[in-house]
Amino acid sequence: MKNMKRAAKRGQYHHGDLAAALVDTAVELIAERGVAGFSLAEASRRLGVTVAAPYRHFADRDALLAAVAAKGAGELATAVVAQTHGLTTEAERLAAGALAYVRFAAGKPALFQALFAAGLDKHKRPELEAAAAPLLEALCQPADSLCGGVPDSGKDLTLAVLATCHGHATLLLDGAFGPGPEAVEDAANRAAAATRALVAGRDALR
Amino acid sequence: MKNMKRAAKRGQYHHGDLAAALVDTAVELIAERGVAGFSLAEASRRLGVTVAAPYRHFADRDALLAAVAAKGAGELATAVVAQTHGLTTEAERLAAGALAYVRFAAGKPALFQALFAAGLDKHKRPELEAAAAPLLEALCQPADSLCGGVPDSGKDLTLAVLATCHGHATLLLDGAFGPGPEAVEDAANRAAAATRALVAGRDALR
DNA sequence: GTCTATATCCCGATAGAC
DNA sequence: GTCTATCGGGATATAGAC
Repeated sequence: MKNMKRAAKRGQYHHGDLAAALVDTAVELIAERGVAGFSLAEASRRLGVTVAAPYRHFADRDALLAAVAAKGAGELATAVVAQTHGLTTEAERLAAGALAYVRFAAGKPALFQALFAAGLDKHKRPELEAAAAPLLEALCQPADSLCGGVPDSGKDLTLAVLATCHGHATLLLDGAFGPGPEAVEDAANRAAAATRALVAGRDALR
Repeated sequence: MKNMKRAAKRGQYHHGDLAAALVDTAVELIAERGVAGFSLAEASRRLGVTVAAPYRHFADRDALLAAVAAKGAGELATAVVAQTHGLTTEAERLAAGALAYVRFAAGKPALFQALFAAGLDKHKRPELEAAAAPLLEALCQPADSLCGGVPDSGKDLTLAVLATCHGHATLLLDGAFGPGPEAVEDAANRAAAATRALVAGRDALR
């Protein structure tokens, strides 16, 4: 009775698609308090639902977290792929991917953190690897093209670019590039530039 | 009376240097359960001390966490600096620093995670920036040397190398390079190789 | 500087009714 | 598919004694 108000305010998820609603609410919550501060109980409260209800849709807290992470992996891959379209050189496609990667981390930190900072056993959640596969592929294709003959060198370049993007993204979220939207573009541009440098100096990879 | 056993087993920190003991125990705990799973209560229990005792030495949970992070920053800087000594070329000094960075993250994950994955406001903890300064300097010096004339390009290279190291380190801790010590050396070598590539292609930075 | 004791709050998860 | 009710556990933090 008392929590009916909240449910009404927030849009009556009762008997709707609670699973999806929980994912959305989890994203909100993580954005506000970080992954560690997220709880099933609080998410339930926000949706005007009992703490028992989520267990009909997710085995436990980590399962919901994994669903958020999978959504993040999909959206990140989509964002990167979208940016790499319509560019002429392979190097520029990689650089554009780097830009998109860092911007995504800054724009949807909750999804990014669920994917990377939630401490989920990715080995035990093959869905996540599957959701992340398109991202790998989007970077792998230009890299392979650039590295033509040499075996494995496409993979080496892909991994180097990915790690560089990831480093810029995580340092950015950690505040190492300073505050504000200006820091986001700075970090993104640096990641893109570093990607170009990796491409230019790729003979030194392995 | 019941917890006297544990205190005896673990070495009677009573009336010793509790502050330092708390830092050590926090490191143990974080190594076992991750940053999120760390609590003042559990640390107190392990030391055979009341939950109230730590508050004589640290304002709250985050203050102890910050002390661990500061220790991590210091040790990381030391490890990187140590590796860069005695090498002839500037490029190799940077590459060796990258090696050390990734190995540190893998070898002392608790310290590394306290420093980067604890969600501490580094802006509000200037001690941390101070503790990390030697690290920046260790990378900056060879980078400046390499980039000679061009203004700011030393800093650009330093940041690119740092982000690349960080990306490899965090992906490694996330399991992206697979399990085991073999993965550690793989990631470390890749970070070093990427650093050499960044140096080789540094004209593309900015 | 540490302990006793306690207040206060939150969480995950489950059983059983509807 | 959701609710009621509850068990069992753990956390932070403080007040006051010694």
